[in-house]
Amino acid sequence: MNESFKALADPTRRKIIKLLRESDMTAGEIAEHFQMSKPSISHHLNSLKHAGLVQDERDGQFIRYTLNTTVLQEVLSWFLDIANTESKEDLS
Amino acid sequence: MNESFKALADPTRRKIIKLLRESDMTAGEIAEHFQMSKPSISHHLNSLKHAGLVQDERDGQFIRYTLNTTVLQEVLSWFLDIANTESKEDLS
DNA sequence: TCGATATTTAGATAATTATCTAAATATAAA
DNA sequence: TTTATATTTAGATAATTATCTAAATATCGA
Repeated sequence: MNESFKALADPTRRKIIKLLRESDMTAGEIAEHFQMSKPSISHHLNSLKHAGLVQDERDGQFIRYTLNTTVLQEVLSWFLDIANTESKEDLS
Repeated sequence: MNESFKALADPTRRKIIKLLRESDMTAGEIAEHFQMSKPSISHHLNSLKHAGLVQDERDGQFIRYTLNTTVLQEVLSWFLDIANTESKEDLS
């Protein structure tokens, strides 16, 4: 889970997550949304993959990336762990 | 919000958040939970403060830290923004 | 097989980050 | 005022990170 937090610390990678939330995409399609070299995008995708937040799959000439929602929800549960007890105190 | 994500990328700082979730604490009390120099803890607290995640208040000889839950919930809402549409898809 | 396209890997570089020790600053008590 | 305690600031250092260019690799079509 530390890897996930680290991966999400970067704004480019957060934007990639949001893009993949909309739909699966190839590396090139993702790269089109950024003013950045392709290798840099590749580096970011590798970081997200290493954190388990995305998965890649060779699709002919392309590599398709998909969001791995279970890992994202793991991180969400960290916040809910804190926020849930928080909302209880709000009630009282 | 980028500052918050960056601050939460570090495990020490996440643990500090959890500690402050339990109760307000002085810098020294926080430091007791870690095998780390006091200045290092101070550096982490400064990072959290800069991100708006915690607040400090001089309490005589001590400095008391409290969790700033509104900023934490801002970050939570980023996840909910993604997770909510996600849970909808789970239903269908 | 060669050429085209997609993408990653490798290497360099500058910036950022996490930890330490020493010193400085703030508050309180003697 | 001096001493004690709490905490931060300053500076150094090593590790990590984000971006680039060049080169390498993988797939496809002619």
